[in-house]
Amino acid sequence: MSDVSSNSAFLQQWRHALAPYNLGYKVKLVSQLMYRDFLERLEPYGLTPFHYLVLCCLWEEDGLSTSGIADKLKQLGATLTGVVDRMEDRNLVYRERDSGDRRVIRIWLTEEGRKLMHVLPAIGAATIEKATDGIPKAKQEEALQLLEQIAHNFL
Amino acid sequence: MSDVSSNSAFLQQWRHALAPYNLGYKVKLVSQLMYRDFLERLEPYGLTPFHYLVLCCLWEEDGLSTSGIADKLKQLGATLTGVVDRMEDRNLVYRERDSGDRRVIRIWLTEEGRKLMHVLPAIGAATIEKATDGIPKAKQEEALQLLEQIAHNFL
DNA sequence: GAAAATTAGTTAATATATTGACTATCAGCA
DNA sequence: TGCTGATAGTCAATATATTAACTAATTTTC
Repeated sequence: MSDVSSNSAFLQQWRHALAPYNLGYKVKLVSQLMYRDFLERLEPYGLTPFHYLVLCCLWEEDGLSTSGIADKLKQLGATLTGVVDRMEDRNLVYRERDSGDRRVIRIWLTEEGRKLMHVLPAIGAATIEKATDGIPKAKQEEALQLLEQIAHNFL
Repeated sequence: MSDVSSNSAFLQQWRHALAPYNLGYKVKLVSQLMYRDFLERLEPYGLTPFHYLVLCCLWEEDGLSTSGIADKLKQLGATLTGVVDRMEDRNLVYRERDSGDRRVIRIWLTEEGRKLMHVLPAIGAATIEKATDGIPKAKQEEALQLLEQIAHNFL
């Protein structure tokens, strides 16, 4: 048996773990494709998908701490620092130190950040619609539950 | 009706598009969690998940061009430049200009890069096992097909 | 009630990613 | 044959992400 064909046979055993066939790669790719699509739709507003994630948190509960947002989105605090910096520059939010516990910094929506609540969700929905085009609602629901379970397996 | 409760009602309509409930965020999160887990497992080898993706491509077909790898992984050429730079530093691959078409650069495995074929797939499989723990094989298969279809909707 | 351990947040270094500009090379065609 | 347009790859600027080190403030513990 030649080197090439024995390699093929060997690799074939591991197909489920090899890119571009494996779960990890496919999830990464879908994540990236949805990111690109959403980023393009947000371009006219000068926003990024991450800004949207933070805004969603604050629309639901304004004045969250940095680590409160990090917990909600399962992101690291160090990542939030930069994102919130740019959101402040963009005048979407402002920081205020908590008077009760001066280690804590609370993030508050500006008027502009609050108003976007009436615009951005429809744009996010457009990306989701494009992603799920042709997929029955029941399957979509299953997919969400599976993703939830996978995330749970790591947390 | 108070501002807060009318906001809640408004946002409730868009729940499927809002983080952390929406598809885009959940996919991003799972991608990130699998990345973190795999990165940690690769740490003893001084490799990253992206190195693994490129190695998978080359194990299957050595001497691919930069854009050949980019196509296979749906990545942009500009991203590959940096990744291949670091893989060269790490002595996993080397670049060689194609003699037929001197615009093309081919990427070849080093001996070390080739040998990792016998080690890394099992490590990738471990991350996938952790991710899919408690999920029946049939469901896993469905998930892969759904991800495939979503990716297809963007390509 | 003061030293020790924790917690919140930032900073620095490194590795993806994306866009747009740039160089070198090649292909088509008049 | 030489001009035009397309292609392969890199580079620079910016925005995620991760780890580790650091500051400041709070809690725990004895």
